[in-house]
Amino acid sequence: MLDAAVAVFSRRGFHLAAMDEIAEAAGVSKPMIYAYLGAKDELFIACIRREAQRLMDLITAAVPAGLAPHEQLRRGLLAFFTFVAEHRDSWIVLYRQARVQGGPFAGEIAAARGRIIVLVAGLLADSPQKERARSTPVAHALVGAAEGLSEWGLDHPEESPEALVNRLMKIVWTGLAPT
Amino acid sequence: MLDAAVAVFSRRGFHLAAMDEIAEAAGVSKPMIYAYLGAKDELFIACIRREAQRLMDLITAAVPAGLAPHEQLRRGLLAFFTFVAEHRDSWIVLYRQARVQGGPFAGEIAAARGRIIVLVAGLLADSPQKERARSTPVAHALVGAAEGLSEWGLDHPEESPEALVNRLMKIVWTGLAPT
DNA sequence: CCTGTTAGCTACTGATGAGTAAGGTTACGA
DNA sequence: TCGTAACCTTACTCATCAGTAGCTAACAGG
Repeated sequence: MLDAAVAVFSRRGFHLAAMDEIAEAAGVSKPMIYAYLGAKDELFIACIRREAQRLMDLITAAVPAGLAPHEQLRRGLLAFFTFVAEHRDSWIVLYRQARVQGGPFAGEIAAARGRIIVLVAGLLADSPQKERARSTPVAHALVGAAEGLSEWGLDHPEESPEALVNRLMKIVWTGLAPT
Repeated sequence: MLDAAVAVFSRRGFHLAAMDEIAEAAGVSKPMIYAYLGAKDELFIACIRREAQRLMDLITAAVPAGLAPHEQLRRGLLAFFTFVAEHRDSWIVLYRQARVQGGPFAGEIAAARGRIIVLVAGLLADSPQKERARSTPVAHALVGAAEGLSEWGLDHPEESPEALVNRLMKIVWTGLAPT
């Protein structure tokens, strides 16, 4: 049922997604959605929460403490790109649909993204040359780069998550400067 | 008049922006908007077109041919961060509001973003070690990183565009690896 | 076989907002 | 002073959903 909602929200966006359409996609009737999951806002927030949590859990699990910074980074990115590849709809809802301002969800999605940023900033702070506060803007850039590259990845399904990780590691770890 | 529309779209998003509110913000009445700029869709597209073109022009002008790649990159980024700082509303419309899928604007904004990506990819291709095709995913990551960092910059107005450029150049040009 | 209860559906209501029709007002020429 | 034309506004219509009321069916227990 939530899956159907995510699929429809992904295709249409929040405002253009009609509750009737979600109900139909889920194979039930509209009042059922209201009975089980509440109003449209709550439904959308429930979708965001679940998908964001899923992504967060995957990344957290992929990054055990004690590894070298660049190895942690690599594994976290791999978890991220894998998520995007396997849950296209979820990703589109989180990245493109939920960020619109003015709704009651702006806060929700900002918080979810914020948690990821904090996680990444924490990772980078373990890296010897950076403290946590200094690493926050770096985390923003890094997360943005991953998002941007995943956007390209959506149009290139033949590119494996591993390959995407390699590309991104090359850029942000090694740098683009000619050697 | 377009300025008022951009301000309202930025605050509310496309669907929650009422034509009445835009009219009021512009200091005219609703039918005037329709007379001069057409329906809501066309109005929004007009906003996107103008702001995207503005950004594109700024970046293009900031990147003269013949400079060293990293200098071109630096100047392009500076133009970008300056735009975001000076035209907050425009940027929010382009980045957060227009990307929602399903509307008639998805194509418009994707095209605008695509042009920037092509421009950046072209820049990178001038860089000795990369060809144009290979540089497209890099351009995606780079543009994403700039977007992500500008997001952080919106919450830190004390950070100058120059400072943002320095941060980003450090990451993508030098790389994060400990030296 | 009858009755109460759960579960779900069809069909409605009400609000919101895009787009417009018809009426007012000012400026200006005769 | 009157006519008229450009311009702008108020006040409406109509469509689209979010959310709900009330009906129907199935089924369990007696």
